[in-house]
Amino acid sequence: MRSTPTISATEMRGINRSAILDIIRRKGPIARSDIVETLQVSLMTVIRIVDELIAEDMVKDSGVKEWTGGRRRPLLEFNSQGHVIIGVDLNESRIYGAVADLAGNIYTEITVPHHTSGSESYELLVQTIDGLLAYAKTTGKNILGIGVGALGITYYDEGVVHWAPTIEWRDFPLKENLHKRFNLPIILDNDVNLAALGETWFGVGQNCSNLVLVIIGSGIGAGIIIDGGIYRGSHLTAGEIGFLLPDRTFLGSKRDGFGALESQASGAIIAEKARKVLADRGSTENLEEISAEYVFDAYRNNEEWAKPIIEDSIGFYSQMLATLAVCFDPDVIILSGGVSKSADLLIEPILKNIEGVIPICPKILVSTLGHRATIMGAIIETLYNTSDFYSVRKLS
Amino acid sequence: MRSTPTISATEMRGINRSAILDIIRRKGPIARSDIVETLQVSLMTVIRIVDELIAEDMVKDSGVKEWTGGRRRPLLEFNSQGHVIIGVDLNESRIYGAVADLAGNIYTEITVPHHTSGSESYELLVQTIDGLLAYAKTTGKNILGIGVGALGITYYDEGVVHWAPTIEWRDFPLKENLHKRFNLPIILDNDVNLAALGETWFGVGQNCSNLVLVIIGSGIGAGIIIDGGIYRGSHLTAGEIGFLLPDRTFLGSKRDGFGALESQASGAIIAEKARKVLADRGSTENLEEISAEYVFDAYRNNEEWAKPIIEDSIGFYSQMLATLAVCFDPDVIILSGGVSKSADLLIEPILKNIEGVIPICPKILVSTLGHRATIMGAIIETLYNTSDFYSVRKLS
DNA sequence: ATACTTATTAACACAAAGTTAATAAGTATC
DNA sequence: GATACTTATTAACTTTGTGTTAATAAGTAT
Repeated sequence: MRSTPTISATEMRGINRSAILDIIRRKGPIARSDIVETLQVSLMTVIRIVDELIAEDMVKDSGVKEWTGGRRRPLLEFNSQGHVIIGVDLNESRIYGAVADLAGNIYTEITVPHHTSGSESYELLVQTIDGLLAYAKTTGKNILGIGVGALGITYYDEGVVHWAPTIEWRDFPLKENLHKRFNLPIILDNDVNLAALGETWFGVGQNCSNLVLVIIGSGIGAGIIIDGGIYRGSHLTAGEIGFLLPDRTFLGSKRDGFGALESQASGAIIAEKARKVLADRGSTENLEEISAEYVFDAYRNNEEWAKPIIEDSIGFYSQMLATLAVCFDPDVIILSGGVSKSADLLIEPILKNIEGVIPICPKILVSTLGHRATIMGAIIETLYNTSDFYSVRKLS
Repeated sequence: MRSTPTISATEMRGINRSAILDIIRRKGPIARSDIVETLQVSLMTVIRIVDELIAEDMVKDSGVKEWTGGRRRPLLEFNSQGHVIIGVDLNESRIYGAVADLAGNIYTEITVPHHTSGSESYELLVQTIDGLLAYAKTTGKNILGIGVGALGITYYDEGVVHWAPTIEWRDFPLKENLHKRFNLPIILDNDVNLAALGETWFGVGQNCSNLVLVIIGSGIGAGIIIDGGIYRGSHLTAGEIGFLLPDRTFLGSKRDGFGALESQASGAIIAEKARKVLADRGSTENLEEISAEYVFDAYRNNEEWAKPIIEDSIGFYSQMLATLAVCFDPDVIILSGGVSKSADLLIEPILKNIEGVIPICPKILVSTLGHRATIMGAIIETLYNTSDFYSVRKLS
């Protein structure tokens, strides 16, 4: 077990600095004396640290002043527009990249289809970043860093993509390579983890300490936030819920790549099931183009053939969410990924299925950030990476 | 989301103090200069804090000196025998209490059968503590506090047993009552949580940051340790894995009290299934006395009737452990409770069932502390409660 | 203009960590 | 047994950072 570190006066200041910056970012515009009350810290400390943050361009005077009976107090705010980051979400089917500021405003975005693998994928990634970087420079703002959310198993701290079967990367030192190429701070993490962090800061998970973000798309995965931070597990595989077992018949049968649950209920499987059913019925449609969304639409229109497919899936999702609720007891479970577009058809029946069956039913919400969530998470991680942030907990 | 607090020099000292005490407890006997290297802190700070800890009787000179080429260095050790705590595990069938020191040595223990409820249960608890306290006083050691691990849902911070159906307690302010009665620091927590913490410090989970302790007895529950601390979830129900759903047929059927999984595979259910089978076969045995252990023994002796019952249970347990592994990716999963006595029959088939089916298979170990685990956890929590302990994490 | 309230600044006190040089307590060697 | 060498401990002082208090500044209401 890792031991808690000792700290010196300098780290003490780092801790206080990050606490104050955090408050300004979340509660701003806010007055200095308001921070004093919120954080139980002396005014001088707030003033000194705020001065430093202003000098570093992380905080600025909002221009607005507030009156509470005496001299007016200027309100401070997080200087979210003073810096930009480049965020990239690397997927098996596309590369989505954006230039965003620290408030999550997106200045430009690109989506590039991605059907290659190996070094070609890397080249495509570099080209995408090149483009974004060129744009970022035109804004004249300070470029804080590049954050990449990658598919597969990523070794976050080493900056290595350990194993991404779909693009055939194995132990690829992405962080090092990108750093050499662009000479900017790089962060690399799993796409689902970043998305969960993104929702915590900018999406429907704001003000939640514990949440789970479930992505149902071509596969099924979850990003887990505990106490406001990404929980990765001891071997960085926490949240690989595509591998949950829907029942005991799945025991003992080894599978490579895909997990048991995602082999039954992913978006890709829903589409595949539909193709089979429609082919059996001699449909004349262009079966290749059928997607999960198409099946949900059919269900919405009461087409009989879609009913068993969707109802089956709802069963799998109900069980999956019950599992997550029982294990993590989060404030909220967020649905994301392609299938969540049809959440209107899912949430009510799921709740009906699990209410009363488990002790506490968390809120189930739909992602508001969608595919941008990963980029939003990259913003936060880049911020953590750029200046020091601490979390202090009194044990009990 | 709770914000990280600001700290002053006093808290800085508290943080460093707890880091140093922690190292001495875990690595002791240890020399001052060794602490300097382990913790990256200056020698003077170590000397000053150690002096304070010695004055407080938390640390003592071991008497042993070490020679590394110059003046000999005295080795320090945690003064685990200078204080005792009273730990009690309140169960639906018994009250188990012990007087133990901070190293986990048990000086005396009592087990009291417990078949009452309501205020009688409370009286029995008070009597048990009375007895332990009398003994504790005879040791002449400092009594640090009383730690109670209670069944049901407990509001740890308020010290209230929210809902314990088997003994009919609802929102019972146990901590307050005990404090009034005994005038000692009281800690109250869920029995499973404390057991998990106990295994982390004194049992097979030593040096694990993330672990799950599963208790299979009259019910099924789990205690979750994340980053060395108890994870309770947002509504204090994390780890209530007795409510996991073995398959989708359990959806939609409300249950009160017992969960779906524990209604299929708890120790009590194993015994009940056996009673039924044996009654059907016209057995002359005293069916009332049959326990899960009896069924496992029969299985070990190749008695045919026991086979389907045990094999079924193994299936449920395999699925449950796979779920925990996928969700939490812990260093280790620890089996505890009555059924774990038969772990020799369980672990291998379980591993066979889940290896290759999930991405990473954690170690599965059997509790070494057994029913004492809860008391051991109470030691640590009492320690946390008595002097301040902090955990500092640099975010990334 | 005056009184009142609140914000800001400056000077100083306090807490705790870090540094450096002097001193102490050993062992090994001659 | 004296001397050299190594490491531990102590004491004095420096540095970093927070906390407090009194003086000053900037407003509004009367």
